Amino acid sequence: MPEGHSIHRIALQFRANFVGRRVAASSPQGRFAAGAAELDGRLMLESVAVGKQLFLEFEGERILRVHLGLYGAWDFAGEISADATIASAGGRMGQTNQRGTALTGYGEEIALDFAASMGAPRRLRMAEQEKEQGLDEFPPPPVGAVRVRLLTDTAVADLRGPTACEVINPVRANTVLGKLGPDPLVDSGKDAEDRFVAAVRKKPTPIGLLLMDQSVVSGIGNVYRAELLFRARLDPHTPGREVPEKQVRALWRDWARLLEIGVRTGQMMTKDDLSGEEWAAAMGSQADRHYVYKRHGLPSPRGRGNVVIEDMGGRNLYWAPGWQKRPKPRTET
DNA sequence: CATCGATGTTGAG
DNA sequence: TCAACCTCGATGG
Repeated sequence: MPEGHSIHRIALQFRANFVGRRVAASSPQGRFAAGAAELDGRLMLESVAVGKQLFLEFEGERILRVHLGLYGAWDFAGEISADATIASAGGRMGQTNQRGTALTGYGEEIALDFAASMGAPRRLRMAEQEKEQGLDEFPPPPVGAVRVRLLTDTAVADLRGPTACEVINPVRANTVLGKLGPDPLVDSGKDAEDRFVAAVRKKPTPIGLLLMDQSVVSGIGNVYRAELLFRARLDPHTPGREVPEKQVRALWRDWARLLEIGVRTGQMMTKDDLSGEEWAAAMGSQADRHYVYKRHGLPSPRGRGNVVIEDMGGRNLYWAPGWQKRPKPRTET
């Protein structure tokens, strides 16, 4: 679930259903009681995702910073906007592209053409079923270890299992933001691309590690890493400084493209050579959405041998050695 | 029902 | 380099 696209979708959900409303905050689990008390009763002013981090800004200069980590999750219930409405919230609010002293909105409008049911969390589907059966109550009792519950008159959001969950002030928020590499949906434009290019091209670190480094670029995880490198025909072990600039720029633009698709559809769809029918099937089945991720032992989709799995920096790396190549060294300027 | 592994990060050693 | 975090779907018995 949580690579950058998921967090952007969560931010849009909060924007559609929580921003501008007064929020009751609690910690049913108890581990965040103090933080919840600090937020309780305040208006939510803004909801922004940068990479895998979510920032919910409340009145009184209090910002809830959440990182889901490996298995954290937000579950929404009550009167919750469907996907199309979430997306429109992103476009309506988008005015600036700066990541400066204030948390600002989305600079690009997300298209509205996806099915409302696509990618809905399992709990949300269950809640909808209960509603159809007339078994729903609001707010629903918290289930399991809910670190934070945010509640408006009509909507509720429960947070479970986050790596990070803290109330911070704007100064601290800027410190955190300053350590994050560019996010194509926040820092659009040539400056962001140039920052990414500079960060990659000065390092001897393998490109497969640089793409996962959140100070180099925000939001890429293990799935998008593997798929981006396959799409670029690039050997993950290639040192950043040996990747031709043109190819680094192409990586940035491809990440922007995949991220936009991910936010729009709720799925990490990383294939782009599918027919309409194939695409629909892949979206629905959860299988065959990727070229190489978790496809070790299978033939490379482009031929030239099989997909392999290996360890890179303590994570599973999937790639197709016959297809993905290390660029020939060139005389540098 | 028990166990494993995961789309992630931090911090100890 | 590795355990911990603390959740849950997938897998096996």
